[in-house]
Amino acid sequence: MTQNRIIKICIVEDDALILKSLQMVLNQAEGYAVTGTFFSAEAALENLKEHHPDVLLLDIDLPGISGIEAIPRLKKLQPELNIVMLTVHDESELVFAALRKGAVGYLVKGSTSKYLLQGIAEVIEGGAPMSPSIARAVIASFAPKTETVLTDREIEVLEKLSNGTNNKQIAEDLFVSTNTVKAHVKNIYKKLHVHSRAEAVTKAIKKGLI
Amino acid sequence: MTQNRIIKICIVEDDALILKSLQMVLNQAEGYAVTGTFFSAEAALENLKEHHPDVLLLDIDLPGISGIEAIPRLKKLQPELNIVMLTVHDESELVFAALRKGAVGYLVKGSTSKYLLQGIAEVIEGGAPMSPSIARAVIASFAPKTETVLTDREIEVLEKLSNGTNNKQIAEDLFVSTNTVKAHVKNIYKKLHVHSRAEAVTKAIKKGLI
DNA sequence: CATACCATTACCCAGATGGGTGATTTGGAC
DNA sequence: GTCCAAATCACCCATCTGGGTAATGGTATG
Repeated sequence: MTQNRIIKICIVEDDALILKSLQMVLNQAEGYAVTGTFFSAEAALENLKEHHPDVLLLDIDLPGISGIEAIPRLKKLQPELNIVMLTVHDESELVFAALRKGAVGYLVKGSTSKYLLQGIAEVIEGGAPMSPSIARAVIASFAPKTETVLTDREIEVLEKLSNGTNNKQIAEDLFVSTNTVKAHVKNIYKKLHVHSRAEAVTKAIKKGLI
Repeated sequence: MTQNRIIKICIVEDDALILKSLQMVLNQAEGYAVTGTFFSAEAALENLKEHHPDVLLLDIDLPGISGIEAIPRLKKLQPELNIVMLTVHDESELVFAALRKGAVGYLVKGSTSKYLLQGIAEVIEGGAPMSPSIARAVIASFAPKTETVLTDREIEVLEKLSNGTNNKQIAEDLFVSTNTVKAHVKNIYKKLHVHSRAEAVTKAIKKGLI
């Protein structure tokens, strides 16, 4: 992320027109290069590794796998990737969800190219382009933030817990024995430093784990 | 609500002309019978029990007790009653208020008889006749915010639940018996339509109750 | 004044939960 | 090749939970 290097950008956007205009704006600007474009999250997931961009612009409302759903998967492929959401309106709900999943900011489609470039620059510098109201909400919710120490399977169990599902049913859902579920639950408790399902759920939601 | 039974319908409408026309349309249709008509909510409230209709068509703008005000009272007399509002224009404000009070849908006065019968049929089948714009407003309002139905005490208990506190400890904290805590917890479950602490906590957080 | 709702308490009981200890297999990390 | 974490499964047991039913006093609303 040095200043003297061309910043590689990939774009995931199902609207060809918007995609094209973004691409043009970014390619004309100095220091940026759009090295890949995709029409779906699925396509991006398949080809991300080949491009290895510095920044990924990701439409929040994609057909198939949504932008929000795609975030964790993309991060898994390239953990340090800066994901910037593309949204029509800054509907706090969706944008917020995206940020919780690991996006670093968002840009509003159709805003000026100056604004877009400024946003990208902000990301490169380690910033997070977003509106003040979103920023406030984020700060509030991220204050007691901690690294996710839970495994994928544990997250899966945690989500079941949050739905009030009991061990027996979770076991059936995951095709394992209730003993296994109990083991997972115990491990979740240890990792989150809690002693009950309700407490685990609260902590998980507050930390954005689920 | 079987198919082979005559659907009993009552109508509450202060305009005699409209009332008459509705009555005629419904009586001519197969499977429906208008078994009672009233010119006011007061009259309907007094006589509802005698008629015990399957569906009640209720004018939204009645003199005296308005249609909207009448809904909860009518539901109290016959809880499973399907109340369908009658309105001139589908002004979202009023219709929306009616739906929130427990009406299952609405019909626009003066529309074709085909439309009316279709709406009634929809109700019988468990549907909710309404225009797309109203439907959208309903969905929108039910997604993020919901009426807080919980009492202060219940919220207090709910917060304890979210911390993973068990009944015994909650009882000590609130200076009441564990039986009382159990009673509160059960009431919370009923009101939130959940069956466990974890599920209650999830719902409470998502609804912003705690 | 009647009715409704709230907060409170009580009892019963099947089933679920939380905690402890231990074991096996598999796949990556070193 | 060894070590470890993750996922899987087992058994025990005290305690807690969820659900049902019932009752009482207080307060607000009508």
